Amino acid sequence: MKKQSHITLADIAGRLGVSRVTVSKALRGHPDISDGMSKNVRRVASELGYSPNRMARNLSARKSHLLGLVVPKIAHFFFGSVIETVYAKALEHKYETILMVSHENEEQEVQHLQTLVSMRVDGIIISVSARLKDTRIFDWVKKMGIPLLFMDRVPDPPPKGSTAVIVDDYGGSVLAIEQALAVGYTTIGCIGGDRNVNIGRNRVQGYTDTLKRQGIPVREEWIIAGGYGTEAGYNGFMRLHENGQVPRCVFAVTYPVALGVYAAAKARNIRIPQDMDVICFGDSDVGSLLTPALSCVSQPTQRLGEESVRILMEMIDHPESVPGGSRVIPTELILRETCVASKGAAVLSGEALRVRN
Amino acid sequence: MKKQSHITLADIAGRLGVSRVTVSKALRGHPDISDGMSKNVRRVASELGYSPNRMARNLSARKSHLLGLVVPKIAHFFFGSVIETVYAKALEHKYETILMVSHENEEQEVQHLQTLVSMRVDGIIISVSARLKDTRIFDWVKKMGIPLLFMDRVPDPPPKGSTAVIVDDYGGSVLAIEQALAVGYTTIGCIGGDRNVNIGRNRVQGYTDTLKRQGIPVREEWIIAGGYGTEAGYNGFMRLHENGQVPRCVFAVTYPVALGVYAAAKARNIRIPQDMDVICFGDSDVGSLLTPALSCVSQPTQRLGEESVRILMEMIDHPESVPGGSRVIPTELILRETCVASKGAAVLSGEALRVRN
DNA sequence: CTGAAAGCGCTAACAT
DNA sequence: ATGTTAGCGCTTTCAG
Repeated sequence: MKKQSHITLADIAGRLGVSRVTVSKALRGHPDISDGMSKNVRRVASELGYSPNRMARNLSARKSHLLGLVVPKIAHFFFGSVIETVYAKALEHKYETILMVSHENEEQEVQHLQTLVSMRVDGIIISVSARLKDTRIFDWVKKMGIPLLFMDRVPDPPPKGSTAVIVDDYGGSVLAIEQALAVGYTTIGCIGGDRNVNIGRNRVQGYTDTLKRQGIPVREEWIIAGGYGTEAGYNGFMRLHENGQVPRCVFAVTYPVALGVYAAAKARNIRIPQDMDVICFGDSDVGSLLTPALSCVSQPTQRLGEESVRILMEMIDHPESVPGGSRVIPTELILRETCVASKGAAVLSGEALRVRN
Repeated sequence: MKKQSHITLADIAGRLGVSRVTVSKALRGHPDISDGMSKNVRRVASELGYSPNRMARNLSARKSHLLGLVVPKIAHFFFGSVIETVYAKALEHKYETILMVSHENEEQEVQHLQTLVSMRVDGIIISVSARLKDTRIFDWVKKMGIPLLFMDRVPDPPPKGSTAVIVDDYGGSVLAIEQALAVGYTTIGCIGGDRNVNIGRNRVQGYTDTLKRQGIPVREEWIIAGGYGTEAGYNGFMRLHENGQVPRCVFAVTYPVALGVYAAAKARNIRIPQDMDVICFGDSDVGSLLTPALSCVSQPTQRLGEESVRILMEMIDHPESVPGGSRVIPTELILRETCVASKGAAVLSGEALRVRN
C-alpha cells in the first residue's frame, strides 16, 4: 500500500516530452527557458494540480526559506502582536515562520532551538524565557551557522557577539516613575521581573535609579520580583498587602503583571487609583477599557517585529557584515486614568492623552 | 565559498569506521544495532554536535511530522489560547506545528494552504476566515491526500465529507439570550457575525430562535452583522445608537465584539449595565477585570485544541476510518457583573458565579 | 548485527 | 534554449 504519491517534476516533464530540469527552470522563471515552453509547463502543472515539494527543494538548494521564532508565551497581547508582525514581515521576504513556544521553560527552549536547527531554518529570532540560566545553547546555534537574533528579552549578560533588537526598558521605566513622582507619589513599589533577563533587570534599575535621583529611599520590601505573568502581579500585590505597608503607587513591570495587580486589588477591596495607583510597562488592546483605564509605557510591538526581521534578513544575506550589538527602540508614555494628577483624571476619562518620547 | 556544511551521518560513520546506515539505525534506536555500537554512535554524534537534517529525513521517509494550523487572528485570547494547546498537544505526538495567520483574508488563506501542502505537512487544522466564499481549495487539499480538520469556524455549508470540531454555538447563544430574558430584558440586540461561517450563523440563529420562542418580536434593525473583531463591536454599537432606538441589552457574538461595544458605550456615555447591558459569546483572561465584569458564554479553548489534535492524529494514522462529521463541544454560562438581576449584581461583584451547562 | 544499493524530489554545474 | 550528470542527507529494502 504505497502512500499517496504526489505529482512530481517528472510527471510534468513526461507529459511535455521534455526533461525535468526544463520544467524545474520554467517553474522558477529561470531566464534560460523560452516563453512558450514556460507557458506550457505552467499550464500542465496547474492542470495536474502540481505542488512543489519544498523539502526536496530545500534539501537540494541548501536553503529552507524558513525562519524560526521562539517566544515564551503567545496568548498575551505583546507577544501575539509581535508574532503577527514577524509573520507578515517574513512573508514579504518570502520566508515562512516556524513558531515555537517555550512556556517560560528553559528545557523546552533548548529543545525548540534544536528542532529549529534540525529543520535547517535560515535564521532564528528568540525572546528568551525568564528562567534562562545556561546560555551555551546559543553558542551552539551560532556554531551551526544559523544567524540568531535576540528580540526584547536578552540573556543578561548577553552572549558574546550577539545581536539584539530591544525596547528601551530603562528609559521607559524612568518615564513611568517620573510620571508617578510628578503626580506627587512618594511611596512607590515595583512588582515583577527578575535578574536573569534584561527586561526585568533594566526596568527595575530604571525604577531604583529614578527614585534615588530624586532622593527617595528605595525600600527593598517594595520590590517584589517573581516573573512577568498575571500571577506574578496577583501574588506580588498580595505579598505587599500582607506586609501591611502598601505604597501609594506600584509600577508593574509588564502589562499582565498590572492585570494581576488589578485583580488582587479588587479582591482585597483596594480601590485604584484612590487607595493605590498603578502604572505599568507594556500596553494591551484592553488597557483603555479597564476601570480605571491603565496608564503605561507602551512598547512599539510593530517596530520591534519589523526591525527584527529586517536585521535577521541582513544577517542571513550577509553573514560577514554582522554589525552586532543592540538596536534599541524607544518607548512612549501613554497616560489614561491611572497615575495622573487627580484633577486631570476627570478630564482624561474619554480619550487617552499621549506624551511622545 | 561553500555554505557551512553540517555534520552528517557520513561524518559520524567515518569516525567509527562503520557505514552510514549503521549510524542512522543506531541514532533512531533501531533494534538491529548492538548496544555497544549504539552507545558509541551516540557519543560521537554528541561530540560532533550532530543535528539530523529533518528535511532529508522527511523527504526520504515521506513523512514530515509537521502539522499545519491556519487561524484568522492570533493576538486574541481565543485563538492564542487554542494555538497554545494545539502546539502542546501536537508536541506530545512528536509533531511540530506550522502556524499560519490569514488575517481574515481569503486570498492569504488559500496561499497558506498551498504552502502547507508544499511543505508536505501530515495534516491541517483550520479555522476559516470570516470572508471565505470559495471552498474548492479544501477539496484540493484533500485530493492531495492531506487530512483536513475544521476547528471552530467551518464554512457554511461545510464541504462534503469534512470533519470538524466545533463549539455548541447555537446552544451557547440560547443560554445567553435566556439569561438576558431571565433578567427581564425584552429588547435585545445582536452585534457581530455574518452568514458565511457557522459561528456567525448559529449564534445569530440561537438568538432569533430564542426570542421567537418567547414570543418576542425579532427586530432586524437590531441585528447588526459585520464580523468578529473589536471594530465590528464598536461600529455596530454606533449604528445602533445612531438609529436612536437602543435595546436594553445586546448580545455580542464574540468577546472582541463585546470589547468594542464597551469602548463605544464609553465614548457615548452610555453606562453598562444601567443604561444598556451586555453579554457575549466567548471569554477572555480580562473578562472579569472589566468594569462591569463581563458575563459570557465561555468556549473551552483547551478542549477544542485537544480534541482537534486528537482527531487529526487519528485521521493521519487511519486515513480510511475517518468518522467524518462534527464533534460538538458544550459551552458554559459564566455570569459576572453584566446581565444579572439588579439586586444580584451587587452580590456578585467579587467572584464570578458559574452556572454549569 | 551490519552494509551495499537504490531512491525520495529537486537543483546546480556543466555540457550541447 | 534544453539536457546530462551529480549530488543534497537520509531511509528502506534486501543481502550478507
